[in-house]
Amino acid sequence: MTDKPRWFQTTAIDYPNSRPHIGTAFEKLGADVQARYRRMEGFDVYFLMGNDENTLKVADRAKELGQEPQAYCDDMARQFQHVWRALDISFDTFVQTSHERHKQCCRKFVQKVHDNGYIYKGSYEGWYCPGCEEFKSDKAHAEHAGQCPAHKRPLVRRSEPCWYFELSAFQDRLLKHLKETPEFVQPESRRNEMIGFIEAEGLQDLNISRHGEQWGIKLPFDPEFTIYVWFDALLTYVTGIGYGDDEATFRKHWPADVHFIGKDITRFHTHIWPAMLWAAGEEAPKKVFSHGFVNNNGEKMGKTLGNVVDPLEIIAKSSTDAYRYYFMRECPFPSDGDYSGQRFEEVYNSELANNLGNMLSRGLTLVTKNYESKLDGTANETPESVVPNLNLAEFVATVRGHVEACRYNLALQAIVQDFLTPTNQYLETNAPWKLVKTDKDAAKRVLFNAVQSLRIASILLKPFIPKSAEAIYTSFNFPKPWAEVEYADAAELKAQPDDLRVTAELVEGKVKPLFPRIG
RNA sequence: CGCGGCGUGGAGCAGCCCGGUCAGCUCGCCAGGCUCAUAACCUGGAGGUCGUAGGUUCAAAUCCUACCGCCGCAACCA
Repeated sequence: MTDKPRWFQTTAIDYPNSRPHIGTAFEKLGADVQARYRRMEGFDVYFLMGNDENTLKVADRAKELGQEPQAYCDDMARQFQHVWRALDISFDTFVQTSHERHKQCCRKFVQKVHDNGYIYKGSYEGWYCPGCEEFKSDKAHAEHAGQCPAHKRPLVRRSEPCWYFELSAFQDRLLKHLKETPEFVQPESRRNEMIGFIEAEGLQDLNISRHGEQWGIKLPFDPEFTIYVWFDALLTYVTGIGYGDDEATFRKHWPADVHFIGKDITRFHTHIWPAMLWAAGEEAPKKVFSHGFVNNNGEKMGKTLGNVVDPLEIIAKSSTDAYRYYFMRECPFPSDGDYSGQRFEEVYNSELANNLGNMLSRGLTLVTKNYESKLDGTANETPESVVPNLNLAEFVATVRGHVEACRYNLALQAIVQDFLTPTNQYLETNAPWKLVKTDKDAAKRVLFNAVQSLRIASILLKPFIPKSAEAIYTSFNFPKPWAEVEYADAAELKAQPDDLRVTAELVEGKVKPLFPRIG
């Protein structure tokens, strides 16, 4: 077990101000496909998710609902995890930043950075609204003629003590790292953006303290202050694997292989986060993958626009795998995508129902009706390829490359267009339903070959639609246990020791559609 | 001159980095075939001056320049 390569990945942790929507779910899904793929490929995967609870908004929201902040957070954490489980997100741990363990580890980290000399006391000066009891940005001051937009009262210039993280000290090292480590920020366009930002504006020291808050984590060296929520949120990635209280586990997993995040928080993860780690004497993560956003019918989605879509609604009308397939197939993970109910139906019906699902029905029915579910004499026979001009090993390598680069839409496109559709053509050309009347052995051979396509497709689709892929694979007596299949198994056509037979359960002799058409 | 993305047949997209084999894919539409299958599948067809104008080149959707149009971010709605 110890010789397995390890794979530690995270998603961004969410503010639990409101329930998850299809945008937040998009990230978890993309991350989950990667985690499932890595597990198949023999990695010792650890997949961390969590909620970011030490923000004032959370405390405010709890107060609105008349709840204790902690009770509110715990309840939201339950709800989030409920949605993630409904989507078959295979996370290994779920961190809540309001929990004591995180707080303790967090304090140790901050103390370490302080001990290393990268945190200093200074003062923050800005425009302050006595009504809001908070600082407003210079921009807000300029745009509202020096008044608070909420209270319509003049903002006052105010200065107060605070603690700074010396981000500027890492500017040169960071720029060098960004330039010399192309894989550190993906996709490429984001990396260029991050390099450009430093070159144009440089890095300013960061105020990491907040004064006079009750909710949040206190600075260990100055309990008057709480830690700025971003500083504490990023630490989830290390406190969740034992930083500060379980050295062995931490050393096993860190540095992270990849952080999956939204494009809007790329700077936090590629400027501030590596600097924080270096300041504490730790390594930077190996990769930060910045994914795109999901629109709703071409429009930006947001709470204030009132057009957020709940993943559970979509699942209720279709299925978990249909949901997973749509977003991974239709929305390019590195860039933006779009959700619409109509498009969802189109993709589902044409690719899952008519193509993949229907192919399974055809295969099962033909074998069941004509050969009583068993293809005698096929044991130890090597199947032939049903797709002309396709080098199977190369094809699988291509799909693998797409999955590893998180180009999930292209991986699925290749599976459908270059593999499933040609398999349908093969069936049409060889018409085993006709052939069986004149040459039963020849027809058997055709079916034996065609069924292999289902085996291969199910393996390649396992990270994307785990339940359905399993249902396809286990419809036949393929020798290798489902839990052990890997992509390499899809790359070759092999003989099996027993005659091929149907093991799927039939209802009154009929095949139950895997993906019933919708709409 | 803030930053970034995009503009390809009716709709949605791929291709552009590494110019030619590119005008491709899905949906929709029309005609035909088949009937094993979830009214599914297969074949053929109509439909595009690849935003506009220049330039480089033997050759440009693909490289360069300018312009037009749309959209994000810049304001803690992932």
